[in-house]
Amino acid sequence: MFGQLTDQQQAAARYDGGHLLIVAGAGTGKTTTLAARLAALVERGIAPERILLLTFSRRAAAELVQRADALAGHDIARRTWAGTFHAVANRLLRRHGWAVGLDPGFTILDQTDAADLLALVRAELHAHHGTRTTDRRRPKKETMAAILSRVVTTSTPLSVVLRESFPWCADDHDELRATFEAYTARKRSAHLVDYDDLLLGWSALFRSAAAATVQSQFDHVLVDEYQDTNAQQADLLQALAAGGATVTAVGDDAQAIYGFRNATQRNILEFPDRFGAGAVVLDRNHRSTPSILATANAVMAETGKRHAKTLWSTRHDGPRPVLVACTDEAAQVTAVCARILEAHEQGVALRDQAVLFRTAHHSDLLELELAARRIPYVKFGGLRVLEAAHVKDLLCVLRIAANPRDELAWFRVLQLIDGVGPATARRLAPGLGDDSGAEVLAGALGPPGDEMWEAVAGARRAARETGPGAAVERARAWLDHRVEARYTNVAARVADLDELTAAASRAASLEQFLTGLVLDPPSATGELAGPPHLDDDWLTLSTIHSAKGAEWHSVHVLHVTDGNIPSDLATGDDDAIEEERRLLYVAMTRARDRLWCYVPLRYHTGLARTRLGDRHVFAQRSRFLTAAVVATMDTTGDDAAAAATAARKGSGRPGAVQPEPVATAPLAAVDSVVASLLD
DNA sequence: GAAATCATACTTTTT
DNA sequence: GTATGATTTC
Repeated sequence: MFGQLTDQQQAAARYDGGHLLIVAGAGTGKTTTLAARLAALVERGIAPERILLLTFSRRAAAELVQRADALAGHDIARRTWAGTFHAVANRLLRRHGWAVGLDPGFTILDQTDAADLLALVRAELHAHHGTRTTDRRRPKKETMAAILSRVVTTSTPLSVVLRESFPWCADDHDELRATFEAYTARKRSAHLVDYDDLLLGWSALFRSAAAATVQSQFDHVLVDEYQDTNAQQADLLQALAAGGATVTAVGDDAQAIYGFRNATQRNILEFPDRFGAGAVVLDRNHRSTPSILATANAVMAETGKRHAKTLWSTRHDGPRPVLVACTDEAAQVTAVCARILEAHEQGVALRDQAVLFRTAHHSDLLELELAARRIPYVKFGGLRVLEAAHVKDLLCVLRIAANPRDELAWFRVLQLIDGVGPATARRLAPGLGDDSGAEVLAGALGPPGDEMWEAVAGARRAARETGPGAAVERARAWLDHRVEARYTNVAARVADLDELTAAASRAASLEQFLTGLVLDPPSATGELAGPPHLDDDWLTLSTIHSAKGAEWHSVHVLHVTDGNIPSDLATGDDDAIEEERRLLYVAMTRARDRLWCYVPLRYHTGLARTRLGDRHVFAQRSRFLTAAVVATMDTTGDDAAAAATAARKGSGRPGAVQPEPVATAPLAAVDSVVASLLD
């Protein structure tokens, strides 16, 4: 079983001395090692049911258990508990929710749902107290959601969070506290659970009647991507360890890129002390050529606190990474396409090439060009299908069918009726949770209310009697013409709804369909529709975040300029800047043989389709591409850009041209813990 | 008083 | 292409 593994990897896979931290640098065979360890545990006689594997995505979990299954059999893939922290919490709470006072039929709120509900309860507070809402600007609902999430996931009092992270909202302290309290109460009464609640609920299980079952359920817990977990998740692991589980954490502090989600590197830095764990370091990189590693290492060389390790390659050397200067984005697109086609002709399949970027819209122009040239591609990250208005409309009808007490869904769906706005919807929504809702609706709204009640009640029946596909059909019989009347671009929207309908028909139940969408949303274009042409060859476009864990023969990184990497929205403090540096490191270490970094010297701001799109901005090379880094690369570019780059040489900081500024407990007990943080 | 309509601004990364 | 705010309409 271990024949393929290096000594380092074997040591990690076979380790039997208690808790273990595996510090696995990029490309050091982390997945192979983790799969081997899982297989080794089973061979040693641990029942797969007593192993919990926590990963960053459902895809990663599936790949790991399948590889372990191939090594050791015993039906590992089916029997092991595997999934994200949130998915496992969901599974446990569906089973044991009653033990913490949670109806297992709860509905999960995604981030935008949570923000919407916060806005709703804040509006109610104002309506109730008659306060004016126009006297000054208030925190946006997304900001409120971010503040509350920070309070909860870091166990930090509201006042401290405001002072340290949201100082411009300090004046809103009292209103925020009241809003958060109302929000929590509302979630509970409507059987709603947000992402943080899933983890809070799981930890509450440890202090409930189900504690004995839940806490000692596992002999081993394996955690992947540990550098991207938050304090709450570390606490959960500690509780599992207290229940007798041995914890193996795998991660790389150099690849921590989810600080914005309150992940903390302290988890991985402090793991050995906190768990009394042994440590194994994997620093032999089997993925990238020495030249590529030299550049990536140079990027990381100037950073501070971390687990000391410098990756070294086991491979023969290849071409040095190339820094490509381009006059503008159009030139960047041309250059990328040319190189991709050239590599393709030399035998590198499109599937083995990727284009990576900081933000989803960085690939807009490239996508147009790829379409024009008929180069097939799949794009990962930045996808908002679930946030489109018409999709939310349908999902909210279905949510009511699954959980009639889901007030937020009622609030949205009610406003689809002509003549019903926020005020009426807010007034009616709380009274529609049980069978008396039929009269309430008919009384207030007449025949349109009747129709609506019939639609959701019919969908509920259809879900129970026939299945989720039938429920969607019933919902759409009521919804479709409303969507057509309300929105532009009807054909595309109806096509989205058709994809959802097809996906629902494949689901086991309505509840599982909705839960799956929230916990594991489609991550690539067209993923909802299923994998249509598996034998086809296609290029991968991806945000760097979504490229975590993947690798390709050739990697192209777009927009390696200041303002983009690092993003000018993330330059708040040193920690944020360092996270951007690691992001570039992650992008570079995805490459096996060829790496190109593009620096368009001029780019457009705003969306191409707005008037603002004509404004262009001069960029400078990313601050992470220091002289020491560039010294490890070859440089090239189109003539004008190369000349501009040459002119900058020796002028100190890259970009002597002055840039224009870039434009612009039982759950109740847990709730009381949260409440105590709302100081 | 509430809803519809028009005008304006903003748009990181994701469980 | 969506969210918010001000203005007009019911």
